[in-house]
Amino acid sequence: MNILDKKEKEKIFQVMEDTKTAGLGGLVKEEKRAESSGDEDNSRELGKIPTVRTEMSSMETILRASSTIKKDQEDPLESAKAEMGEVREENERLKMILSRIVKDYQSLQMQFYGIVEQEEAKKSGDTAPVDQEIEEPELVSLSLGRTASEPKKDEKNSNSSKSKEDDDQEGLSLGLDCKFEVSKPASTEKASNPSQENSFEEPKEEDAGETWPPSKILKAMRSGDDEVSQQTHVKKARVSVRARCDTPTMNDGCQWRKYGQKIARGNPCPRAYYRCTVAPACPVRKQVQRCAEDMSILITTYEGTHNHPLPVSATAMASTTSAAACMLMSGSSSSRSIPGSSATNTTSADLHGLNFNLGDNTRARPSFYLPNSSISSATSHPTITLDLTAPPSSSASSSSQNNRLSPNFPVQRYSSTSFNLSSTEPNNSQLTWGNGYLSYGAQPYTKNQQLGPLNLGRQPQPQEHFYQSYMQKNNPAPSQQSLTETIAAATKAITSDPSFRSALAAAITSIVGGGSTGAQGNQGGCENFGQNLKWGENINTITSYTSTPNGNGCASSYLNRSSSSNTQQGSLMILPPALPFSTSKSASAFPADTRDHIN
DNA sequence: CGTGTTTGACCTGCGC
DNA sequence: GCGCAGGTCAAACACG
Repeated sequence: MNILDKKEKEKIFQVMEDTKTAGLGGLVKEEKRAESSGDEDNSRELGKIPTVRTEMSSMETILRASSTIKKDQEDPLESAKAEMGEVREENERLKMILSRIVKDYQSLQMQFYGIVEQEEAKKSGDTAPVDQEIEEPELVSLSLGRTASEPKKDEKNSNSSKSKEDDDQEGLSLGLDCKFEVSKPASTEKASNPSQENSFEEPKEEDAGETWPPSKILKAMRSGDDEVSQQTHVKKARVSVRARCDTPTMNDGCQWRKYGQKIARGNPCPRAYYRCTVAPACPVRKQVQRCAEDMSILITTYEGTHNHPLPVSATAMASTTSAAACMLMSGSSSSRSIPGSSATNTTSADLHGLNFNLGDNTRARPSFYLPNSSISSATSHPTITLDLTAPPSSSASSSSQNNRLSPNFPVQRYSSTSFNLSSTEPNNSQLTWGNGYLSYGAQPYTKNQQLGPLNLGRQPQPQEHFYQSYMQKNNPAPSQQSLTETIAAATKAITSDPSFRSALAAAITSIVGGGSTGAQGNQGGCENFGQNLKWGENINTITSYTSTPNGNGCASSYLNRSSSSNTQQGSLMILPPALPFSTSKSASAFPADTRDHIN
């Protein structure tokens, strides 16, 4: 990536940040600020901000006209009625205007992504030189799980000179890995694996034990390298996603092949084992099982790290799961968080009807439960659960639960960490993942063009918008987009949690330690992860981020960013979900389950 | 015929 | 060491 591209990206980031505000007032404010602070360069370059300004001006005009009309009314009742009508009309106009703004914002994001894509294409055309690792983090790829091999300080030091550049580039990355491992020297890996356009991560995994090798391979590995195999058994982060789904599996964007099925103890529903088939050697696997208590809840557990670029439609899930895995492993490597103890501030978000209540003592809050020793020992798989369901009995108020937030889910069996993204409105939580058809109910798919009336809770979510925009382009399936929104929201919710931030900070500091600059494709772990979150955070902080001298800056910068983001959340307003999720299918239809039960 | 699924057998780790 | 449970393999089968 040349310097010009970097600058261009930073400018785009800045413009997007200017566009991204919490409300119309904020938009106007941002507009004025931009006019007075020389952001004209950005707008001139992108040709988008002027449109926003024009629309802002029109909004102000509308508001002034409205106030004038109000004064002219004499009859109080008539005046009130007329006022209401005017307000409604204004509201509609403002919605339209804001939707256009959002549209422009998405267009900006698309522009930005186009730049990134072009660069990626350039890089992919190259024959993977040694320095490529530095660039690879920009690839859109999924890395679930993480490796926990100890950081190699030598490498950290040797790569520290590149860290600044890496940070910058990774800041633009959509890499979704969540590894803490410090990469091995690029020369050794690349030398042994010269042809790795899509499998650049595999050797690293093998070395670090992140892979999930078949038993045969594992045997071979054992014969060759006991240390590696031992690590393989010890560290396998899993991310379990709970979602209401009336189809056999969630459509998470990846291609899976079923390779086994078992009836797990304590659950009459069989557990299906899937293997990622996007790439032949991809070690990522997932387990799909219905919740015993609530058959409508599908529990999908992801494990492993993709060693190939992912379809964009899969990146949302990947980011969420990797975020969760990152949180989990960071916590397990540092200290156990105490449920609810870290809820020092309140973070609430209402994304398309999916409420995220973070750290709210009075409502459902995400509680991060790091591996219970008994659980971990039983499974050797520290697991985090993302609960995207809303129990019918409004479990959101069950803040007294220690092990989980969803009373219907036996988290103890599957996970030691539970994260609830439950909606407070059951209807909104009826996420239909299966087959990828997630219905907006009465809301058309094009609703995303009317994000104006949507209350995104926090600032407008660039991450969601990005996903939306890009997926509209590349994957017009509404299901994927909806899924992506949800997952992106989940990622944001996860990363907004103070527990997560603290755990992540500790992990990044202690494990990544600023030395994970090998930038081996998806390497960099939480480093990449934190950077990925820039999409959902204040993008303009990339400046401070890129200025960090080493990988530590990643954590600190990201966390600072998150903190500032949280402070902004104090002004959040929670509106009724403007875009509730609803199932388009009967929740009672489980043909596939019936089939499964035969087993 | 190729691809994906099913399913019984097998392997492995863990607790007793 | 034994049994149990989770996880995986691979032949058989189904499907387009």
